[in-house]
Amino acid sequence: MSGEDNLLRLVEAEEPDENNYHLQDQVGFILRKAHQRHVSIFAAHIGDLTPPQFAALAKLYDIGETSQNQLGTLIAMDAATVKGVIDRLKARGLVELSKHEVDKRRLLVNLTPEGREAIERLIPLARTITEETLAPLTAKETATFLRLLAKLA
Amino acid sequence: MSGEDNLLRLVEAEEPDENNYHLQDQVGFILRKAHQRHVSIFAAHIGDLTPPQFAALAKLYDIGETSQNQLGTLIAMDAATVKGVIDRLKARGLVELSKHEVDKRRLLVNLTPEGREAIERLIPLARTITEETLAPLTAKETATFLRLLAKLA
DNA sequence: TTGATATCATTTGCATACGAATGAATTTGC
DNA sequence: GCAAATTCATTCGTATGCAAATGATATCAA
Repeated sequence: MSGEDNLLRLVEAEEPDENNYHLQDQVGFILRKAHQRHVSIFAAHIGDLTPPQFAALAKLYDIGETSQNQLGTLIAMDAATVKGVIDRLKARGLVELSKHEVDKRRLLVNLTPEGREAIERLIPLARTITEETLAPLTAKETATFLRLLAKLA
Repeated sequence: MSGEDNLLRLVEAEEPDENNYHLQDQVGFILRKAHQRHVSIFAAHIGDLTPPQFAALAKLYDIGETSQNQLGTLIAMDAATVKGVIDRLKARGLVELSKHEVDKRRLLVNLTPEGREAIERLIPLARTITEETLAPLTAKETATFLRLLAKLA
């Protein structure tokens, strides 16, 4: 049927060595699957927060108050995306917003005490999530993988 | 300010060696950024199709007609997601749907001639996208990276 | 100083992504 | 052979993710 058609077309076209395109070998596809697996592991350990929400809290915990836009840059989210994430964290009382005194364009974001409590409680779980995500690799492989992944990111 | 507070809390709590949690070192965060970069490269080369849409077409081209559900399994999308992707491909005339004669639950998906044309035209671009995504790595690093990434996916 | 640019935030529209619930059809297990 | 469990597809709700357009403010440059 369709498979035979494909083979026929292949022979007719005399395509080069690596003729067949296999989706499952493409870096983009595997990257997407690896990311999916990580998100799934994350959800299994931290059910009431998404990875982007966690990233926002963790970064605020790390650097303290900053503008929404700057936060977005630091956690690799565009302005529209970060707004949604911060809106939801604000609705749950984990962050609070205020206006920048000097630059009236800026919206400052900071952890509330509840947000600080939450992130302090969650960071140990996040370490577990990282471990579980990397569990299929040996320690040496993990180091290599993270080095190469960082080059691509 | 907040940074000093963090330092203080750290000293008070006498946390172990790896005390600070750095988001930018976590595998999940870097994975997300690497994926983002790939999608961006994809969009720069193939503007009128998303990676999931391309994946659906490429898989149909590879294996021929199959059920929507089976296709979802093969391209790592849940039922709800694959439905949306197929709906949009159908609306553009790139795939066609039919009912399975025997198993009335199944919805068969196949490429249209236009869909076949499209995917044949796009596969060379996809190879370029893969190359560009992996460009920061040497050939040896690429091989290592893909091997380890596959273990995680 | 003022006109052009740039930055910050918001909004809209579209496209994944997935959990949960539902309904139809099939398969299993006894 | 029939009830229970499973499979396939759909729908709903929520949450990223990004392009593009808009408005407000700030900065730059002639």
